[in-house]
Amino acid sequence: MQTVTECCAPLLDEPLAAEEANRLGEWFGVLADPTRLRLLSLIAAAGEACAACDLVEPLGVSQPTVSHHLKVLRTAGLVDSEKRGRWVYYRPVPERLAILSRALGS
Amino acid sequence: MQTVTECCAPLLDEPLAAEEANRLGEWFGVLADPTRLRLLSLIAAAGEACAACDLVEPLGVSQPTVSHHLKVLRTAGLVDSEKRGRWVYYRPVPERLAILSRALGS
DNA sequence: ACAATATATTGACGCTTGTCTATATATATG
DNA sequence: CATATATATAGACAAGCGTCAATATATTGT
Repeated sequence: MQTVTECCAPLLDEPLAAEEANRLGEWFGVLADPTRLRLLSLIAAAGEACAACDLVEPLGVSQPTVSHHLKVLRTAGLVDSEKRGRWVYYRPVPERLAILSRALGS
Repeated sequence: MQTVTECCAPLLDEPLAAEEANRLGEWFGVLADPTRLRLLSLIAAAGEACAACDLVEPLGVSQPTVSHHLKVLRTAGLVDSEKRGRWVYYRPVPERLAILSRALGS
């Protein structure tokens, strides 16, 4: 999972090189889990969200599971986090999703 | 994996319902494998491709593996297939990718 | 009918992943 | 300082997935 801002010509235009396919596959893998999609969606809709306060209860999974998924999202660069006191606040990084959106063609 | 043409308001606009998240997650799961991405990309770039003729050799995986992935792509509605004689030809269904692209926001 | 070829299916194997409980770490408050 | 609370980590477990070799099915050509 690298830190790049651009990746991969649109899927449908030209054959993906093996390495690009690996990178894209990793990113889509991050989006391939319903719990992670709901986390990302909750964070984005709220603009900013605190892990325990806002995210554990509505998802119906345990706190460590939420923590795990937030780490995956953060590592993928899809969310940003900032610690304020006892809490960690998460914010979306929509540019990252835009890269994937573009790779899908439109 | 249902046959719908529309799905899911943009991820970032409002919290995803559990069921929508499941559906989106399945779709992104189909795109989460490098071999599948390359298959889709090869098919789309060529406009049409025959499984053994065009797809087995450039990917460097076995014929059953290609067959398996093509089935996954077809079940997801991302490619169409047509049997002509001994061969099966595959074509992209870009509208499906467009749905996912829109779900990612842009 | 037979041989050759394209594709699909089966069953097995190892690896990854999502989840949990238990525990550790950090920060605020009494 | 002690307690409560927010978050992260470790370890375990089951389920799913990608791959392959072997085999089955289908279609063409001789």
